[in-house]
Formats: sequence, structure tokens, C-alpha cells
Amino acid sequence: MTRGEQMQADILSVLMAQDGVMSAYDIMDALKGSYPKIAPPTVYRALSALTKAGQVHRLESRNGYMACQHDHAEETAVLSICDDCGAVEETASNKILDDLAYVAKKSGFVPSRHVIEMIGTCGDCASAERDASS
Amino acid sequence: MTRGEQMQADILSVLMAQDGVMSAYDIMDALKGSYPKIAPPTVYRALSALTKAGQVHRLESRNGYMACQHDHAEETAVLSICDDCGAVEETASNKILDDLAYVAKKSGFVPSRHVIEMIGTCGDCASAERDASS
DNA sequence: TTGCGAAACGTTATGCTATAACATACAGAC
DNA sequence: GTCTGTATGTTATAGCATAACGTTTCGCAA
Ligand SMILES: [Zn+2]
Ligand SMILES: [Zn+2]
Ligand SMILES: [Zn+2]
Ligand SMILES: [Zn+2]
Repeated sequence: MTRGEQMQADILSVLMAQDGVMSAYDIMDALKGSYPKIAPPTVYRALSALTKAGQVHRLESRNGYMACQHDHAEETAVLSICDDCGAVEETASNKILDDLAYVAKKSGFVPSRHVIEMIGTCGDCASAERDASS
Repeated sequence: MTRGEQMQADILSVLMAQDGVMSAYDIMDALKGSYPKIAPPTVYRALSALTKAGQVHRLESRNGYMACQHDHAEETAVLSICDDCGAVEETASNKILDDLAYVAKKSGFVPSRHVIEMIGTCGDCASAERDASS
């Protein structure tokens, strides 16, 4: 395992130990134990590699990162982000990909990457709210 | 027209005079003529109101803003962002909204906002590239 | 017309996110 | 052991966004 792979594996395990979103600086703090001198560029470089490899997703609406939950082959996932608890659920949807491909084709757009995020309240928090207000 | 509406109208016209994405600081610079003492909070407050009203869209993958091209009733749009020229095309797609609603329903997620962005090369830039390489 | 109060703007300061540019250290090939 | 490419460390800075509080504006009511 090269140095690069080691750093990426460490970051991935930090992310997997967390249910929700982490910022790059959160990750950096979590790595301060094993890498006392770690600095932002190192984290961003590793995140960039992990993201390109599909093992980590960047949440554009949050400037945050999460471990992929799926080993999915397609690059694209639907990310449902809970505003209350921060949990993220990842869903694959070929239907949406097809629809987007159709939209792109109509105007000659050639997509290289998709961002599909839903922001709202997860099922758990939604039912907790219902219970509280009943 | 109240002060707030004036500021929002000015920001909107700055955005509409631009084909592509602008950062909040770009907008602020463009307003320095009419508002010499303008500062970030003012711009962000107005952008927040405009975004809520659906007249401006925030491009999450770019930390940027654009004027809505559609007067669309639905809150949600598909934004196709060209990496080469910065142009953004806005498309409405009820099909995608339905698909997302289905995804959400399956897990009890209650969405309040959607982010749907395609990053890639627009039709114009794509054909320009083809011409150049032929 | 004057005074009040809400809303919006200005000011100051700061925090978070991300990258540029260059130096150093590491690991594997030879 | 040296060479060499790659990754990390270091320093600095750019870019995005908001907190907290003071000041201005302006409609409205007395
Ligand atoms: Zn995934
Ligand atoms: Zn939740
Ligand atoms: Zn729109
Ligand atoms: Zn283009």
C-alpha cells in the first residue's frame, strides 16, 4: 500500500465511522491523531482521489463529504440530506439518469458529472416531529 | 418600491446582464458603482430573498448565482452548467420531479428543496471542440 | 409634522472552504 | 546507495459566507 493509498484508506475509515456529512476540516481534525502535522491540501488531495474513484461523495449543497454507501458502478447517486439530524441516504436511480440524459440530448449538452440532492427531513425525524406534535 | 426591492431589482438586473454564473463577490463588485459602500451581508441578504422567491438560482456546485430563465412555477429546475464557457441552461422536468418524489416516498423522506445540476460541456462548446479536432 | 418602529443597509470582524506554490520526505527501481 | 516520481508538509492566500451590532431609511400613526 502506497502512502497515498494509506491516507485515502484512513480518510475513508474516518468517513465510514460517521453517519452523516463531514467537512474537510472535520476530517482533518479526526486525523490529527495519526497525522499530527496534517494540513488542508493533503486532505483535499485525498478527497479528490476518493471522489474521482466513487468511494466518497461530495455534498455540494453542504460543502461536505461522505463515504459511498453502495459500491455502485454508476457515478451518480441521489443524496437525501436531512436538515435535522444530518443523516444522508444514498439511492441509485437509473430512471433519473435516463431523464437527465434526455434533457441533455435535447440541447446537445454533454454531461460529465451529475449532482442530485434532496434537502429536507428524513423519515425518522419526520415521524419524531409528528409524535412530538400529537 | 422599498429599499429592499430596489436592491433586489438591481442585483437581478446585474445577473440578467450576464449569461453565466456570478459569485456573490462578482455581484458586489458590479454594484460598487451604484452602491459605493456595499458589503457582503447586503448582497447575501438580497440573494437569499431572490432565491427564496425563485427569481435567482444558486448553483451549488459552483457557489454561484444566476437569474432564473423561466418564471417557472415549480421551485425546481435542472441546471446544465458548461465547464468551458460558464453558460448555464435551465430546463424544467416534471418527470425528474416525479422520480425524486418516488425516491423520497420510499424512505419517508420529506424534501423541502432539490438540487439538480449537470456539469459538462454545452452544445456550442462541444461542437466547437469537434470542429477544432477535425 | 413629528416621532416611532420595523426593515434594510453598513460596519467590523471573523469563520469556514479551498487552493497556489514551493520545500521536504518517502518508497520502489536500478 | 542513488535516483526519481509521487505524496505529503509548509506557508500563504484567495474565495465564500455569516455573526453581531450600529445606523439609516421610510411608512405610518398620533
Ligand atoms: Zn455512492
Ligand atoms: Zn433526520
Ligand atoms: Zn428558474
Ligand atoms: Zn459552453
